[in-house]
Amino acid sequence: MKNKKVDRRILRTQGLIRKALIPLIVSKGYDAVTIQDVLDHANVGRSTFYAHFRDKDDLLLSGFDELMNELTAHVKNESLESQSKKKTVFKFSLPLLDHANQNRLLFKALLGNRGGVLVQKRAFEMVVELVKHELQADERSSKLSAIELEIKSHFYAGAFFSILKQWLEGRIKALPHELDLHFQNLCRI
Amino acid sequence: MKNKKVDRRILRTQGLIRKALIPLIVSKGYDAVTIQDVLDHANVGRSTFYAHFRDKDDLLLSGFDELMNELTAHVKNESLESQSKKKTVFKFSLPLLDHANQNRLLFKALLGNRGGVLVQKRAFEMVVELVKHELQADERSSKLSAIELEIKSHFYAGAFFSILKQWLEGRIKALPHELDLHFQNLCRI
DNA sequence: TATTATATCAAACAACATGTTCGAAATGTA
DNA sequence: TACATTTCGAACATGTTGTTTGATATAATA
Repeated sequence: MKNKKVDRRILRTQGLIRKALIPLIVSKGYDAVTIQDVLDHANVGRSTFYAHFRDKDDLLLSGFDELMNELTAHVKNESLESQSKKKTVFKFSLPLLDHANQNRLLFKALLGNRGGVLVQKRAFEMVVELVKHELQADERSSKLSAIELEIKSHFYAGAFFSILKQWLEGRIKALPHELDLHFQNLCRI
Repeated sequence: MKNKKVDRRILRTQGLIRKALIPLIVSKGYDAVTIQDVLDHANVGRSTFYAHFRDKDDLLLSGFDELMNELTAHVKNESLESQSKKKTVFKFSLPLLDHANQNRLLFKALLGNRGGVLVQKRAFEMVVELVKHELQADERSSKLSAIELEIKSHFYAGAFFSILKQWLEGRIKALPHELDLHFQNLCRI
């Protein structure tokens, strides 16, 4: 499937640009970050940037998709393991919190107050899908109507996302498994 | 307290500018709205704008504060009335949904996908306060630790806000009281 | 290694947005 | 009416965006 070897320069350049973005988001907030900033910190020419990315949002999302793949892989693996242990309500929670904890800086940059709307939206949609998926797998919820499923999944996804953000901002001090426990306890379906 | 009569021109101008903003947010999204757009649609000179507002965010928030005062007044009134009727978990929900329903376009513009991060944050903080307030008034939750209160309030606020947004986007078709019922049912504390 | 392909670069560019300043004109207030 | 204040519009410096150019550097390949 992936036959074509990519020119090493392309990988190098894209890497430089992507890596330059994160610290800038952390320090200035996504909206305030200018393409010029990225250029300066990545030491890359203006025209080179536009050879690879359409604009700032494109850059952000391109890196984000990568991250998402890692994350979902991690979450699904861990979820399988924890399947047998306890009968928690939502299995995605702990692995996701773990992963967020390990990449705290990145997650805080993307999901925190300084992150952009775009990423927030995409990330939240992912959580909604995770919740929805587990609800459908659950026998108790299997007889939900479409609208009830919609409401329920957004309810729990919103709740989780909200807690996650507060936690990343440092306003909730807890270890991943502690926060997970709190979340699961509040989710008595 | 409010002795000084405000120059009619000021009220007129600020009104024109504020009113011009909302439809622009609806059509382009807040981030894409330019001050020049506002100037054109409000038929107001550039220097006049800066005589009243520091920048775009300032304009947005100035209108928002107004809205919030109305809203909280409405919510608190209605909450008192519904106090006796049923023992719902959260009393703020129905009045807030009602108010949002009556000003649907405005709410959708501010809280929806096209709204800005700033307003979202402020609005969400308001919901958090409402939830926290009711939790503290509830005898069952009175013995919560600070951190538990923090988690719990963000849990339910996030859940509510999430549903509210989906509802405003039209992806959940329901009347205010129906959505409220769904929310209350999911909130079995 | 030599050749070929293509990625990068710097520089310049037009288009646009921002925020400030100015005096003249319009409009409210008393 | 006379005065005070607001508005206007035009110009301005500054900064960002996205495109184009031909020269240069570097990777892939034979």
